[in-house]
Amino acid sequence: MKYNPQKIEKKWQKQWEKEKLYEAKDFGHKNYMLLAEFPYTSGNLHMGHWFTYSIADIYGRYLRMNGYNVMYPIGFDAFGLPAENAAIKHGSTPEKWTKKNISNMTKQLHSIGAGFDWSRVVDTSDPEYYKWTQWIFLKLYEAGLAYRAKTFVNWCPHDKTVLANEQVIDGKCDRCGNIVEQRELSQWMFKITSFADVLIDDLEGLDWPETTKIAQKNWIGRSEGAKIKFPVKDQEHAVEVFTTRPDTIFGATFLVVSPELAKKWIEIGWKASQEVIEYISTSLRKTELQRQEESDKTGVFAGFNAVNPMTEKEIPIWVGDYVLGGYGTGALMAVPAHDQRDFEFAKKYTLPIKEVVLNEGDFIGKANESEGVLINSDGFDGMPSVEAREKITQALKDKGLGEFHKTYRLHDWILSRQRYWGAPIPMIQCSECGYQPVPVEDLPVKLPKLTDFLPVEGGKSPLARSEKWVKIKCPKCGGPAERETDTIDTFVDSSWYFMRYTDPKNEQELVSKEKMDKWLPVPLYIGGREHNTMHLLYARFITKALNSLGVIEFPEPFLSRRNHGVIMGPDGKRMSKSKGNVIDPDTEVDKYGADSVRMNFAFLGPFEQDYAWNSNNIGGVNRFLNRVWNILERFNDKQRTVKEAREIDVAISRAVKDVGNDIKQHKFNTGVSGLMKLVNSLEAEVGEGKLSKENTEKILKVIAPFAPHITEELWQEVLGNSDSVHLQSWPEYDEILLDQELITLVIQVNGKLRDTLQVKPGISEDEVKNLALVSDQVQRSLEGKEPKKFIYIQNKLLNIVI
RNA sequence: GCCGAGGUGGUGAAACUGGCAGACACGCCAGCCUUAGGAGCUGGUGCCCGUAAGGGUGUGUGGGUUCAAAUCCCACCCUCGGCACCA
Repeated sequence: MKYNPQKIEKKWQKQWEKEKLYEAKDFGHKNYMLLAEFPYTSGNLHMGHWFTYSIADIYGRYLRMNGYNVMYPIGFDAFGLPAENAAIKHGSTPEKWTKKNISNMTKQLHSIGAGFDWSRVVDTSDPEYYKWTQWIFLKLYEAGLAYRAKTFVNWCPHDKTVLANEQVIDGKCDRCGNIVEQRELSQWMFKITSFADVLIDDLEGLDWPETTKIAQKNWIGRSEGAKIKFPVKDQEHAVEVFTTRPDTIFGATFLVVSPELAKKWIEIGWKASQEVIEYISTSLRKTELQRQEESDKTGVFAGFNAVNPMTEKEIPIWVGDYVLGGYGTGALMAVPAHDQRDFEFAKKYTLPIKEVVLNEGDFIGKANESEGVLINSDGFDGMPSVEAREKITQALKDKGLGEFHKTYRLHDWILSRQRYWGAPIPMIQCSECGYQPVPVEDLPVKLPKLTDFLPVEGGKSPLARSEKWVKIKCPKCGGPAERETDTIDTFVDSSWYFMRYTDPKNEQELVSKEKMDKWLPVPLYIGGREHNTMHLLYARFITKALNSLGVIEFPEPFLSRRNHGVIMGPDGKRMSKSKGNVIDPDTEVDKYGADSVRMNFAFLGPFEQDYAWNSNNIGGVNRFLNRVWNILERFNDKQRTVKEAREIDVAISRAVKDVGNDIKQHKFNTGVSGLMKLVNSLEAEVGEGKLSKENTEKILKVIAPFAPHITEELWQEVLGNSDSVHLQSWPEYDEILLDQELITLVIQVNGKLRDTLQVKPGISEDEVKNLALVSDQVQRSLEGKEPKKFIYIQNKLLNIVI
């Protein structure tokens, strides 16, 4: 019979599902949730999904064979803007479109032949799921961690919705690529900033890629310094600034406030000049991108002065849009001698520049931003700048005008979306009582079915159009009230889905304590780098928030994290329909079978790296599987000599040991090469038909994690076993046998390879020397000279120095 | 600008704590088989010299440590990624 993957793969996929072979039982022992990011439902499965799910599956199968109770769950990230946009584009509704995708993806997921636990599927757009997303919102609201506030937000004019900072890349919408505008709107937010410190500090204990940790640290962007108050001349109030260089305060010759802060001052009664008002409104009309791209700094004198609390001298206050409204206090003390941006501003508007830190070097025409010794700073002269930071802040603190302060680049997470396809925010607005939470017993707040769900300009959610749905009684006073019409950001849905896998049908709680204790936190999470500062940060925040509220008992969701690479098109560019370089996994499966596709991904190389799709590679592993089939299918257990039996045992032992170690270390590529070596040596040295049944079984077991279908077929149909190969234990290997094998000892002369010797392990130095010195090769290289020195490394090499 | 990761054949890559560089494949070349092959099998394949045996050379560049360096140290070049008018 010929190897026919299409036929045997479908057969076993059905059989496995029928037998519920991969459903995880809630044991209390060696439980292991193997988490791979669930797919987003805007389309079908692509090569990237296949890559992730195949390599994770290899690892999962290996763990199962080593006695772990593995849960390999799968679900669907089904809500959100991209799914809604795709539905609009295809003239469908988000619900129909998503359902259709889920059903097709389910078929595709089965075709991988992965050991998914289909009894635990979650769908974030299912009311039974988003009920708990809404519950989490209410929990955080009760605790003051969810709040509503008016701020400047990122508005995508194309998608007609607010975006979180994490969803803005280079000033553009993460999803559609349009330039994002700034608008001032009232939005619901999560107080992620109150966890900023632990989100940085707890990274230390995690087994995560260093790159991901650093990306998160950079994203949170902690800086330490001081908040300092500069009293306004002849007035009650003061301008507060944040600085990381309080040591340079004696050189602060003016203040600059952001247009955002200046606007707030006007709102509370400041009578600004016409020039200032115009400057502010021009600046605020600019997009974030425009403001960043301007190299030339602009500003305008505010019309009044502040007092430098250290020098007690009057300094002017300016409004300038190089100062960001959303960072620190929205105002800064300008030290033109020691900050390049302030220097440029001072040069342009001829403001005074005063040097206060002395150090060697030429700083003509630019600011000196390095550390040094203080000058022109009264009692602090001669003090190193690092020390002066402490002392000056302390001095200011004593005056009641300063304090040590940390500030963060991270902003609170804006979770309101003015779009249809999401979980409604469970809040009710009453004209008498203000915002009131939906009572928990009324959850879920179901998303109403709308015929017209398209987004509109102006910041109103489509849900506002369903009057029947919007109108409701106030849960507090019973008077007329309205539902909140914005929906929850999809990233909230996906920030807790892994918890739900442990207890997907629980109607009483998010997750029962019993299940949580058995499965969480997640020991290993495999996913894409694009989530470094989005999903992974959000999931950590939600975990920490729920942990602080006593809902869950662990402070970190994912103990180890591995990022997988991206599968590019054959041209080395990201696959996309517009580039016409998309390779469809289904086509490859039809052609070569799932086992070949899986093995191809394992064999590519380290799975953290990106790869261009190369159709030749898959031909290689397909050829390999054909050879496996041909050798093992004709299994007939002929007589073999002692020597042959030993050679077979050595080859198998070596594979069991090496391949096992490779999988354990996630080195799937060398694992495959180990299997290829095994088959090569069996073919070359022994030929077909000389494997015992025991030999054959061991071989199938080590291939099984990589190619589950072909091994199952051979295991059951050819060897006649009645249970699955995937329920077997990982085979034992004979360490002593491996230790007795001849080793290749390297003979060098002056560090250059001249000969090799096949010797028994443990051979003595003298024996090696004698063998080496009679070698023709060695003699020729010695050129008649006397060896000065011998370097001998046991079982490795002899280096003769002349 | 700051921070991080990485540079090994024509290609993907391998090389455990410094110890045979290029395992395992892809591709290519030659041969066998075949009416045919985007099938199969056998052999070869870093580069240079040589029919060969063999010799030289070789892991981004330059230097260093060592009996011995892809691996350790110093300087530099290049590629990719994160942050960036962040005070």
